[in-house]
Amino acid sequence: MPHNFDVPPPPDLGELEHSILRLVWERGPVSAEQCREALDRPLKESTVRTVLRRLEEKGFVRHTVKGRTFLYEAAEQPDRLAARAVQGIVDRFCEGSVERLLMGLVDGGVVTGKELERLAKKIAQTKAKGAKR
Amino acid sequence: MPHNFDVPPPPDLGELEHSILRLVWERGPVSAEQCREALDRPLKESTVRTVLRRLEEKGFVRHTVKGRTFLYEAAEQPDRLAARAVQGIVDRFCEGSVERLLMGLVDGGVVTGKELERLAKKIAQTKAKGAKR
DNA sequence: GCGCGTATGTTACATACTGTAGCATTACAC
DNA sequence: GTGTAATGCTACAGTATGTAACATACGCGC
Repeated sequence: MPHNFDVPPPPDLGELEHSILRLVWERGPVSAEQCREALDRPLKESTVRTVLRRLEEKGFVRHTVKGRTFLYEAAEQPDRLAARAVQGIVDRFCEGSVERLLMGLVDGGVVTGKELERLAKKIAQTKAKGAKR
Repeated sequence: MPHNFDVPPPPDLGELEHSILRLVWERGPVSAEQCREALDRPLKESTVRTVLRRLEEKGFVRHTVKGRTFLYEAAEQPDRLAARAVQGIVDRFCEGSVERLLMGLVDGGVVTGKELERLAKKIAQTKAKGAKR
């Protein structure tokens, strides 16, 4: 199957959206107010709520209600998101070839060849074991 | 060294920008007019030129002048771009850990553990050989 | 039961990026 | 020198994002 150039670019998050999404990942279920406190930037609570709502619309987080308060939590683990994003990159920049991607990573100095091999071996083993579960 | 959350999100390209960048990659030095012809969408030449100019501003392509005509070519190979993009993802979604990224890829079904191991081995060998050059 | 504080709902607005293109200008060919 | 074809400059609409105000609703304490 050939690669697909028509994948839509993964909707990228803005700076602030990212920061807040990270908070949700790190601190489990959080309220808007807790987010606001944890941020470095001095933002109004309504701002934080708007961003959380948008993140929910985009499917990155969901919320539950505790008392009157919305508690936000990740809808998807970061690793999954990363995988999807990388899939998009492979499709758009590497003609669908994971091999090209990996070579690029080595050429680009993101990992060394040896390290990549070591990690791959480790992961392959883990997954093989885990599969029995 | 801890990972860095403050990397700016890699400036994503729009749909059309992407299509045109691909053309530049595929067809070597091209003029705006050649691009326009190669595109499926019926666009005015000025549109194509605008996009090419923006791609150049963003550093994805550069141009040389032949006669009166601008010829655009890639400023960076796709693999390199992909590597940078992946580095950004690792920083932003995987706490800087390439291992987590790779695990995510396997969990997400982008590659199987076995395939990853095979590719990694192959690449490690290639790079080891290439290094002597 | 009623009000007060707090949480959410709704709406707005400025900025930036992207797609799309028109009009002005310039340079080479004949 | 005049026309043709290339570039330079500018514009504008739509959407995404950061930022926030104002309106409204809900539960707890008295």
